[in-house]
Amino acid sequence: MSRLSFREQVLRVREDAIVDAVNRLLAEKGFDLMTVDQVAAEVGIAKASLYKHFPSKEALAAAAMVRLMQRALAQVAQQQVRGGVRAIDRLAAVVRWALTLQLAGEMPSLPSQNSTLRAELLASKEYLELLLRLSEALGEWIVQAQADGDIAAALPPEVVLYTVYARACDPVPAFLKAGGNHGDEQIVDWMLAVCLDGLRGAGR
Amino acid sequence: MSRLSFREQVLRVREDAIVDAVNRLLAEKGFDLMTVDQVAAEVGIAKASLYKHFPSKEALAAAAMVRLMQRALAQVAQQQVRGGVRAIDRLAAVVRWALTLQLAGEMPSLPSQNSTLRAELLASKEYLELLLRLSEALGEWIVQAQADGDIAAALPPEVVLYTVYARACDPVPAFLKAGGNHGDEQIVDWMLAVCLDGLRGAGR
DNA sequence: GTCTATAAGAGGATAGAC
DNA sequence: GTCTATCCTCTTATAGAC
Repeated sequence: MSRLSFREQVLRVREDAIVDAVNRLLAEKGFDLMTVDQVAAEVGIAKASLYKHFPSKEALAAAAMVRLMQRALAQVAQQQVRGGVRAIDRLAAVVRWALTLQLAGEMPSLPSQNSTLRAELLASKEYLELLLRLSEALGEWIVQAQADGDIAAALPPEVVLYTVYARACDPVPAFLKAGGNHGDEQIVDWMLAVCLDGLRGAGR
Repeated sequence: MSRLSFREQVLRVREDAIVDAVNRLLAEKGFDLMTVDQVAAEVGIAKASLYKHFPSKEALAAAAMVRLMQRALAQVAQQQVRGGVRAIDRLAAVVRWALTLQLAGEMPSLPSQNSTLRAELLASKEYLELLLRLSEALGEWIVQAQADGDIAAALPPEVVLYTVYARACDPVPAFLKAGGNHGDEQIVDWMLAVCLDGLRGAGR
């Protein structure tokens, strides 16, 4: 491809390793309890070096969220090419992916209350655009699933979308896993069933 | 009642004001972002005075959680004296109360990840006993509702209980409220319906 | 770009007078 | 028990040598 790309390749790999560590720590302890020192230690470089790649702790979190959005969009794309599948099933597949990711300890979770973090995320063009694309894709499925009778038509799509996002960072799977009485597959199946049945609206 | 209780009365009132402030701040910013300085400022006393009442920030949070458990148990008791009501409806009433509390900005939320906080909570005999009593009461209703066919019998009561607890601090209501397109009553109704329909298990 | 060393400041907790 | 003033640790961020 391009000349001189070797340096860039190395840079990319390094930054990918950083985002990996951030992602893991964000999933394990959340934004507030994650320290930049821990990130540096995990990557195996000095903290000052981290700041050559990312200007702030918030930027680190934003990078992790951008990558999460990219992966979610990849899952969406994978479902979009499947033919003859109901919208609700495409939606279910993506939720299942998110639940599995969470049980694997790889779902970064940000506090919705931290204002500086929110500000930085909302200032990130890249993140916002990916989030918008994801929401639009899911929104289409939601509307279609309502037309199919698989999601209660009385629910505003907005409510359904937020609910789906919330299930991706629901604390219940982690609690059940911590209990040790159930396997990951079983937990995912229960969560998915409860989520979808709730949106369908049961027998009313 | 008792002699010399005036001093104790004053103390009680003061500590109640402290727990009030903690409860509000916990609901607004969460444990990590709440500072002891803010609590002191809100109550209108010096920080050092706070520490005469509670030995640590974690103890402040624990006190707020104890009061929350007491109020939840009061709600449960209120439902238990109602005659001729299905278990699912008693459960629904308590969940409705929790959702309303949350939309009013009075539901304290603790990060499940903070280990020092967890340790202090699990060391609190009072909190643990109240939590156990609450869980047992709700557990009975859950089992009864399963027998009534109002909750899917395939779900372990444990899963249902955790799900109910999780809905009490679900981020979706706050998001919908922030959107400004729906009233509190409407939001509560949707959340409750989605929750209960999910647990019932729809048409399968 | 990587390091060591350090600045700068926030926040939990306490000393000691009253 | 309340206050003011302070301590001390942790954490974000940066300076400056290599």
